[in-house]
Amino acid sequence: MPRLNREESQARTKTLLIEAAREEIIKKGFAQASVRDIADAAGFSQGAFYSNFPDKEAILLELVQQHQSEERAKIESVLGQASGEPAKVMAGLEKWAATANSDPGFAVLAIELQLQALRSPTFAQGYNELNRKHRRALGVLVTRLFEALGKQPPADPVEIATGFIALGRGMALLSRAGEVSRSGRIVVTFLKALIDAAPSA
Amino acid sequence: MPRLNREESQARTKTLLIEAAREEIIKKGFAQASVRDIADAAGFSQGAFYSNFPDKEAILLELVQQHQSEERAKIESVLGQASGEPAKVMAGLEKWAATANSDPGFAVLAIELQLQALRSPTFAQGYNELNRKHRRALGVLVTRLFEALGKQPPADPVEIATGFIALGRGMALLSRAGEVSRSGRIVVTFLKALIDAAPSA
Amino acid sequence: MPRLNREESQARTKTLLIEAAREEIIKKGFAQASVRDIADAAGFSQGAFYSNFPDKEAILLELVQQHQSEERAKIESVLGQASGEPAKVMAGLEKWAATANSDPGFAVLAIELQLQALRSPTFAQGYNELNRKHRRALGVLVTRLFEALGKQPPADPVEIATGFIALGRGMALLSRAGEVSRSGRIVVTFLKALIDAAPSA
Amino acid sequence: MPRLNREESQARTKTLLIEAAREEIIKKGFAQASVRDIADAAGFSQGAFYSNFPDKEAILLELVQQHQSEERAKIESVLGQASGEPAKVMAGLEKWAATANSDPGFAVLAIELQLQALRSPTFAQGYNELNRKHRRALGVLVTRLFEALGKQPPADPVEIATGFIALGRGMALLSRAGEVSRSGRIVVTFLKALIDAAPSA
DNA sequence: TATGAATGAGATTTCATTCAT
DNA sequence: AATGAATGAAATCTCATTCAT
Repeated sequence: MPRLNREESQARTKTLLIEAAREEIIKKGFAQASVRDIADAAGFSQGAFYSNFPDKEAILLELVQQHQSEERAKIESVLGQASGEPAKVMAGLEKWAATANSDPGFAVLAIELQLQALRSPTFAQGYNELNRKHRRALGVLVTRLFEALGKQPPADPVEIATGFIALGRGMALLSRAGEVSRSGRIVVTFLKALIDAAPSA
Repeated sequence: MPRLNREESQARTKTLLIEAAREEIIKKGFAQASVRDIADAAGFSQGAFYSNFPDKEAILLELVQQHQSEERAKIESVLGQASGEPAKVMAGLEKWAATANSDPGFAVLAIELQLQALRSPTFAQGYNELNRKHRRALGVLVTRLFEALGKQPPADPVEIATGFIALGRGMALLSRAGEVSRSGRIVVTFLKALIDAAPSA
Repeated sequence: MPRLNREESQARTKTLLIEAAREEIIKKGFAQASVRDIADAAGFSQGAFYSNFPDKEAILLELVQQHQSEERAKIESVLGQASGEPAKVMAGLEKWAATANSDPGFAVLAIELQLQALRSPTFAQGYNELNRKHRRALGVLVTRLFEALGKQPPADPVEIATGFIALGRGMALLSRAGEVSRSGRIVVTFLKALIDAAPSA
Repeated sequence: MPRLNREESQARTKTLLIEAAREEIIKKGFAQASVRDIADAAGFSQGAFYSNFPDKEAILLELVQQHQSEERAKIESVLGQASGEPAKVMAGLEKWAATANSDPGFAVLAIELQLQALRSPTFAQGYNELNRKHRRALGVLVTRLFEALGKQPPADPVEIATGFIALGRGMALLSRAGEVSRSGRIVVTFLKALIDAAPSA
C-alpha cells in the first residue's frame, strides 16, 4: 500500500468504518450492531469511530449517501438504454430486474434505514429527502419506458415506481439465500402485466 | 370488571402482555422494545413476563400465531366472496386491497418478524412454517380469483401471491401516516394489470 | 403405595423436599440451589416448600439434624467395637476410615453447612451446637481408643478428633470421583503414626 | 499518590479489583460476592470490571494465580531452612505450621476455589494444574524434611503433603476467629507423630 | 487522529418470597 | 397443605459515549 498523507489516511479510516458498518448492520440489524462490533470489524478502536462520527446514528446517514449514489447509478444506467427501441428497452428492464435485487443485503439495508426513519425523527429528516428523489427518478424512468413502448402509464408514474421499490424490498425480506431469482421473476411478471394492460398512447 | 377465576386471570395476563408487546414492538422494533417496556405497558412486573414466556423471543412466536390467525381470517373472508360473479369478486378485492394494509403497524410487525427470522435460526424455524401456509392460502385465492374471472394466471399463483405480500409489506415501510391509501391504490393498479393482461382461460 | 393419612402425607412431602435439597445443595452449592430447583426435584411446587419451611435457610437446619444423626450413628458403631482388644479396635478403625468419607457428597454438604455457619449468624447459632457435640463424641472415641491400646493420647483428645474431622473434610474437597480411597489411606497413615508415637500409659 | 501513566493506571485498577474480589469472596463466598460488590469495594464501576475480566469467573483464576504464588513463596522459604540441622528444621516447621494458616481467609478462599472447581468444568481445568504443582512442591518439602531428620517417610510424600493441605483447609473451616492457634497446634501434633513414628533411614 | 479504560444506564434473566385460590 | 402466578429486588453482562493520553 502506498504511503497515505494525513488526509488520505483519515478518509481511509472513515471508508473502512462505513463498509464495516454496512456489513454489521445487514448482518445484525442497526440496534444489534454495536459500535464495538463495527470498529473491531474495521480494525479500529471504538474511539476511532467517535473521531469520525458524532454518534452511532450518524453512520447510518453516511450509508444512506452511499445507498443513494449506488441506486441512482443503477437507474441512470437503465435510463440510458431506455431511450432506444422497444425490444432493447424490455431487454434492459429484464436485466435490471434480475440484478436490482441480486444483493439481498442491499435491500435489507434499505429496510433497516426505513425502519430507522420510521422511528427516529432526526434521522427521518435526512432520510426522506433521499426517497423523494429516488422515487422521482424512478418515476421518470417509468414515464420514458411507457413512452418508448407507445403506451400510457395506467397510474401516476411515481406511484408505479414506488410500487416497484416496495415490491423489491418486500421480496428481499421474503427471500432467503438461493431464492433471489424468484424476486426478479416476480418483478418481471408484474412489469409485463402493467405494460400489456396499458392502453396505447 | 367481573371476577375472574385463576385460569381466566392467567389467560388475561398473557393476552395483555401479548397486546402490549405488539404495540411496543411496532413502535420501537423488537430489539428496542425491552421486556420492562412491555411489562410496564401491560401493567405487570417483568417477572410476570417470565412467568408467561420462557424468554423474550418467545412472545414473538405468540405474535406470529395471532398474525397468522388474523391474516388467514381476512383471506378467508375474501375467499368466500370470490366464488360469486366477476363484478362482485372485483369489488371484494378492491375492498380487501384498501383494508388489507390499512393498519401499517400490522405490516411493520410482519417486517419485524421477518427480520428476526432472517437473523435468529431458532425463531426462523417456527416462523417459516407460517409463511409457507400463508403463501399457499393466498395462492389458492389467486387461483380462484382468476377462475372466477375466466382468466389464466400469468405465473405460478403462489408466486403472484408472494409478490402481493411483498408489495404490501414494502408499501407499509414506505408509507407514513396519512399515506396509507396510496398503498391500496398501488395494489389495485398492479392487480388489475395482471388480470387485464392475463389470457382467457 | 399405601394410602397415607394427612399427617403421613405431610411428613412425606417434607422428607422428599429435604432429600431433594440435600442433593441439589451438594450438586450446586447452597446459593445456587434455588427453591424452584429443590421443589421441582422433589416433585412439588415452590409453594409446597414454603408450606413446610419458613424460608430457604430453614431447610439447611433440617439437613444439619440429619447429618448429625448419621454421623453420630457411625461413631457409635465404632465406639461399640472400640471396647474390645487392640487388634479388633484397629481393624474397626481402618474400616471406619475407609467408609467415613466414602460418600464425598456427605463431606461436601458438611462444608456447605460450615461455610453457611461462617457467614450467617442466625444459622451459626443452631449449627455450632452440632459441632461441639460431635467433637466431644469423637473425643471420647479417641480417649477410649488410646485406652484400649494402652497408650496416652499425645494431645487433647478433642483436638485430635477435631483434626480428623478437618482432615476428612479437607480430603473430600481435594478428592475427585475415583480418588476416594486415597482419603481413607491418608487418614489411616496419620492415625497409625499418632498411635505409634504415643507414649505407653 | 504519584501520577501514573496509562499502563500503570490500568494495572492498578486490575490489582484493586483483584484485591477487592478476594475480600468479598472470602467474606460472602463466590456466588454471593456480586460483581457490583467487588467493583464498589474497589471504587470502580461494574463496567470497569468487565473491561478487565471477560466474566465473573475469570477473576477467580487471577486469584488462583496469586494464591499459587503466595503459597509457593511460603513453602520455598521453609524449604531453604529445611536443609540445615534437625533442630533448626523442626523450629522452622513449627513456625511454618503456626503461620501457614494464620490467615483464615486464605484457606477459606482456597475452599471457595475448590468448590468452584468441583462444579465448574471450565474453571476446574485451570485450577487443577495449580493443585498438582502445589502438592508436588509440598511433597518435595516432606521428602527433604524426613531426609534432614534421618527418617523414612511412612507413605508417599505427595500423599502426606496432600494430607496436610487437607488438614489445613479443614481446620480453616472449623475455626472461628480467635481459634486460629489451635489449627497450628494440631498440625504440629500430627507432624511430630508422623516423624516420631517413622523408621530410621 | 486514534486509543481503550472507564462510566452509567439499561438489557435480559433469576430468584426468594407472597398470596389468592 | 399445596398450587403457581406474580412480585420486586438483584444478578450478570452489554453498550453508547467520554476522556486522558
